[in-house]
Amino acid sequence: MNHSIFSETSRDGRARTGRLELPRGEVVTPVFMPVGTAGTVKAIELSTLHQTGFRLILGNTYHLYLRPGTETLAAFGGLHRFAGWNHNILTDSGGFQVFSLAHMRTVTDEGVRFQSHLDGSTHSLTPESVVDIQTVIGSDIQMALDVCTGPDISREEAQNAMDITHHWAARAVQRWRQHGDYQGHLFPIVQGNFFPDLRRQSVETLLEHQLPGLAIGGLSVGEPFSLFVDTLAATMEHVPRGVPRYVMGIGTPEYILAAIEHGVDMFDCVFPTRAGRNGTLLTRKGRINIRNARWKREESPPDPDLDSFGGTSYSLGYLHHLFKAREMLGPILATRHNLMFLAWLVEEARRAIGNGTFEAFKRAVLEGFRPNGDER
RNA sequence: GGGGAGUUUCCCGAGCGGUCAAAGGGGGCAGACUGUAAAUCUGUUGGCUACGCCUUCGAAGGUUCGAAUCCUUCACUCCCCA
Repeated sequence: MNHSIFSETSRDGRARTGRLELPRGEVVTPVFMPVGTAGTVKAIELSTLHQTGFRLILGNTYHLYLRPGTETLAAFGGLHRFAGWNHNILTDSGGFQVFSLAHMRTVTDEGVRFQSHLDGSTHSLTPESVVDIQTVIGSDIQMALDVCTGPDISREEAQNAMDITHHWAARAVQRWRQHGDYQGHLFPIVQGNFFPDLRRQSVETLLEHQLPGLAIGGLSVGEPFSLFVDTLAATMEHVPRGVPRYVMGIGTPEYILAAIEHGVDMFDCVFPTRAGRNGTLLTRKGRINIRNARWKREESPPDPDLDSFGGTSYSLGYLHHLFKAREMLGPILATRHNLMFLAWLVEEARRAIGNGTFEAFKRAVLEGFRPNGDER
């Protein structure tokens, strides 16, 4: 694939806006993608996501392979029809599960052997089978199987994980090219842990495949924020402008803004949805824990300038009550609000980049947004 | 009228001489959450001049080196028989 799916539309420092041409429609970048691991973005209907402007969401190969399984997905003609979503889907390869379910798998050069977290049964995933599964899913963007690593490992371990990731990427590319009718794109995943030279080597190696985009993995896995930023910067400087860049697994405002600042185009995270389900709301004035007694009689909505709920202005006091009463509407509304907040954040970031005022915008947002301060 | 069971820290409820400021659950208060094994998990929940002291297991009195735990009386609650 030689024509680029990405076109840059404006630039402000290293930050940029752009357009991504995908099989099921164009997406403007930077873009935040909600995570829908098991074929659903938890606690929100896809129709609501669509209404609120989302056109690209995630699914997960490992989870969908275990349940409902490829036969069911094939019978439905893929995940889009199965779930009722006509827009783009990006699927993660299962590489993150190689990392997060480390105690129930073994990695070999051939692939990875898993014990299902559902019933303990043993399964194998290889770079090739993961491409095949994502092709059945019908992913608009699929990811190559990788080996994600966390902080505080040795250089040898990092090197080894990266080498396997590279080998697997090459095999994934080969298999992907064999799926003639399939329109989805394949992104390989940069690894290299927190070693700048490995990161560079990983970028350069993966770029040789001339794939439509590049994902940056192995970040936001427990490292300090400054190490995240430094490693991201050390990775991004080797990525050419024509290539769309996707940083996997970031989703708090400070991480998102740092990523955009360094020229990242796409990012996803479970944070806004999971935090929402667990009672944390993102607002322009900071994170708030809606279960806290202080909100009991608060009549204002989570963010007065943001229409989180499609015209209804639910008060903090009501949301507080829903969470205290463990009513399911609480997590539903909080999920919706947090996703709306991030949609607002990246939309404003795009606008600021277009105006050449990204730096000021970022400062203003972070000023009000104190991650753990509840400064309201 | 007769017989029996009971009263525990915000609630329910264990405890039956010391290791009990008192299990467990609920509720309360707070924290975490970053390519989702998460509508989950964690901490805390009598007071204080705080590595020790004070108050607390219906009330009062007693036995004992020592009582939520044993005895006496009282108050209240519930059950069964009349």
